[in-house]
Amino acid sequence: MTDDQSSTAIRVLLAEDQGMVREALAALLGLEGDIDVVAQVARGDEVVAAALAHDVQVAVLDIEMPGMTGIEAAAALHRESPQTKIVIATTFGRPGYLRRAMEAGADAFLVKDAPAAELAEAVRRVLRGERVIDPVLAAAALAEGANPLTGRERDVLAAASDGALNAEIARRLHLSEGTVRNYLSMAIQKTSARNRTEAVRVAREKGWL
Amino acid sequence: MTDDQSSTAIRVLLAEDQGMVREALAALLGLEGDIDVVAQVARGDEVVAAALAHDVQVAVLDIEMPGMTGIEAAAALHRESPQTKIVIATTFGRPGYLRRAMEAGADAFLVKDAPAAELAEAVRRVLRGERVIDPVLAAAALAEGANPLTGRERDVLAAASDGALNAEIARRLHLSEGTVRNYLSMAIQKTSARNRTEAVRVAREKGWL
DNA sequence: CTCTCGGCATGACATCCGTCATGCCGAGAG
DNA sequence: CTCTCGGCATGACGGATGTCATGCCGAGAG
Repeated sequence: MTDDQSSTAIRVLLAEDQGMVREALAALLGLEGDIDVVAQVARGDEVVAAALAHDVQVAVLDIEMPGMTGIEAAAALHRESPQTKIVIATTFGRPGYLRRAMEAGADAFLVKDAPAAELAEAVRRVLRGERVIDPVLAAAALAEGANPLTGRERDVLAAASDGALNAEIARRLHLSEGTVRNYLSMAIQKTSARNRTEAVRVAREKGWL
Repeated sequence: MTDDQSSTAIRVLLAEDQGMVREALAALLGLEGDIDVVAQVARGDEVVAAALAHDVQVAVLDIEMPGMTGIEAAAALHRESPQTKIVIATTFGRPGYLRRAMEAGADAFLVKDAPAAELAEAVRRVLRGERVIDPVLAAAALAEGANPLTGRERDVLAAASDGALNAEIARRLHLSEGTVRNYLSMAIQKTSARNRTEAVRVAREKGWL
């Protein structure tokens, strides 16, 4: 943002949809003498263009954003600019999110519960080529194993999450109602839930949905 | 935090459970020459004690926190220290939240989607005795009317929100299963939903739950 | 070639959910 | 006193949900 930083400062992009939080994080990082927030975006689908336009070295991405999730934006950025380091900073430390983020090319995964100092430190460490992950969360991700839901099971479970009736889900996804019931039944079993509502909750907590 | 501020700076407390966000907001407010963040807490139930211990003039409270919600903390603080101004800064601009916050004694209600500058400005304005509310949100709160759910309907709907079976809810709340079904049926009708899942979603969006 | 897997479907059936009718009780207001 | 409201309950019943059996198809691996 400011041009009076040292030319060796790390050029950082911040992607976070809540304006107040994003600007506060930019202010916080701005206090670091070696970090320069050169771009801020509020939508996932603006990440790549902004990163390229500002010659960004480290992108700090929230996950839940409009336009594209932070994980999707990470994958896109990794494809377009493989040398750009990616830090995911998210509200929920869900194991499935961690797994997907790392698969998408992220170099660090932070939870917003952590002290603010960890964000600046992660920015410096990823630039040095390090990986930054909470060991407890890493263990949970490894213990959970891969997401057991097939693509279609996920689609149907996601469609059911807001209270949609089977008949409506069937219409929406161009399936028969019986097929919807089958997919939901499988999703309920794979999440060890008792019904769809519980299955949604479990899948979300694990970052499977 | 720092003691080298002018003695006329506004003494502010920040309550926010996410460490990174809280410290970033403190850093942001710390850049204002007339604002001094003298206390930070991560739990709603720590608000009152910290506000009194630090002679706080303005308390900035998130809503969703462990130990006590920001709205409950606002009510408690308003009772213990009526001259302390209260700013609610929340992720979701739910009409029911606004209503409840103002009833609890809040002087301002901000949504985190807003630009960061609005937070410092709200702090200054409430200290001058002003009320700060987004007019669109205020209109929505007035249009929604009061929460139509009775206390028991709310209890039962909340208990149903994570997928609990009626039999389990009945056990948990010491009711008969038929009564649970009745309360849920009423909640479903009052929220104009088609089933419990939708009723939960609607009630949450309106801040009724 | 066979086997596995994901996607899709039909059909049967038990259980759960949601609605409605009905009614009792206590508290508070008029 | 009556009326209203919230809390609670029983009972009947139709519809939605969830489970399971079964089977077809295409794609990919061995």
